[in-house]
Amino acid sequence: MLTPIPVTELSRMKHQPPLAARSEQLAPRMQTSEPEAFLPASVPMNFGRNAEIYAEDETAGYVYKLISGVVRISKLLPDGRRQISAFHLPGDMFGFEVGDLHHASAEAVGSVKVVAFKWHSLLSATASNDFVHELLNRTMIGLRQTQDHLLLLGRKTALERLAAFLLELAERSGQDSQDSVLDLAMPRHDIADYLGLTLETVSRMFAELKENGTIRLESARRVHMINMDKLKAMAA
Amino acid sequence: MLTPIPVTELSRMKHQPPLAARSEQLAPRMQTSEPEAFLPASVPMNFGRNAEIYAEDETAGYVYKLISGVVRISKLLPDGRRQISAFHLPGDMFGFEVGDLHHASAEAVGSVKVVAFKWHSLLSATASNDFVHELLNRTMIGLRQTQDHLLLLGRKTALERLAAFLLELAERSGQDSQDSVLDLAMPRHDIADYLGLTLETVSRMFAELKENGTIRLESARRVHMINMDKLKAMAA
DNA sequence: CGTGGTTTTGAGCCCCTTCAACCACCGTGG
DNA sequence: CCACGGTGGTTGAAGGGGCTCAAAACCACG
Repeated sequence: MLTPIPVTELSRMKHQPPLAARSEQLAPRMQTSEPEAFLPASVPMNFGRNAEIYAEDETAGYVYKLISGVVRISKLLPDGRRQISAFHLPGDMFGFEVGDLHHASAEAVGSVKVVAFKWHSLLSATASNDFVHELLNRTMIGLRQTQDHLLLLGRKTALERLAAFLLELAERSGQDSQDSVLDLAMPRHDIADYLGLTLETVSRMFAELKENGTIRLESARRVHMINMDKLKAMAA
Repeated sequence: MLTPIPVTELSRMKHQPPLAARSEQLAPRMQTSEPEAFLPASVPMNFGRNAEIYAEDETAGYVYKLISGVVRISKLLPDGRRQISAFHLPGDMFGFEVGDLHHASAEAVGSVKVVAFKWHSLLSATASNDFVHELLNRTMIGLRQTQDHLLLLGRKTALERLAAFLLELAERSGQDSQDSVLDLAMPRHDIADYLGLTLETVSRMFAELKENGTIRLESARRVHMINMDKLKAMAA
């Protein structure tokens, strides 16, 4: 089991956001046989809302395992258009790259706790073959999810996209029963940039789902999934 | 950062003489003894135009290395809408999946030669660590390309998409000099399903690039790249 | 030459965007 | 206690980029 390591010099890295000062608590303990169980130096880190964990084209030195909160991975065009390629939930790993530069940026959607691992030590000659298999497996799962997202962006309508998004979140956060409640960590603008839409369209599609009777909005961020089967049918 | 693994024995394998499509016989003996050390059964196969190499949801038993021709990887929605997630060129490997089912289908765009490897034998306990690294590297490269494609599908205009597509093909087939000629293996409909457009829009964008003076169409499938820098500027 | 598949071009329309106004919520401070 | 500003969300009106439907042109191959 991983022993929580006190915040070290890494915590003074340039990306540590100012408001991380109030969150000096230790990372929660983990109860798994996951990769970090046999890995070298791990460093808990905290990030505040919208804090940058790493930037596109920045040198990639660390791999991150998300403990709590939500992280968005995004790319920007020169004129500011943004595409979010993934939202990461607790348990996900991110930040490993081919080559030595990050190919997209990672930002905290809300408050985020991660554990950072030195990347090159993970794949050193002494590293376990099991870990490479684990990493391959996670990468292949990520590739599969990204290919699904290609189909969504290339071929689905706005309503289908939002329905698929809500179902994806519900499934990933373990809420797949009827009438479950879904708490959205991210604002409409992030949802829009994930679904390849504008935030206004996202808002209108929420309204349409509401009128359809498939969801109920307790607040903008709190969604009741009333008719999961109908949602699935609408996700195409 | 994953250092690029030098091309392994797998990549050096000579392509076998053509056999009948979907041949069940074993490959002839290799000239070197290394390949069979960790690549037991390799089978050369040929496919004709639009032939299915494997289908979505089919049991995944083989990994394929493309020798010649172009392969498209695609997913279908129930109503027939199609998204092509990748075109594979000679040298590419495809067909490895997490889980035991193919998550997308693979079809030959034109005439195709591949070598098929039994999947399970590649990742067995006795399999070379180098091969797992190579596979991880290829998967991560594929993930990076797919994330780039998300940005294209989610945020780029039709003209930007076609410009980016032509540049991608030119780069991948090694034609990055000025006034190079690009032979498109795929019809407009495939380009459209790759770029998330209709074939009519693709045709119109070709016309627009022609009028821009960035390309010249010797025929519908043969593109002269006249102004590569302008193309790059247009790809956003 | 026909013939079928592919590509181009045209005309009208629609889904989503753009632009804009308004509202809801919330922590802060007078 | 309420005014205040700021962030985030909703709603409306109008426009446009790409789609749909349609037809013609092109092209390889019998």
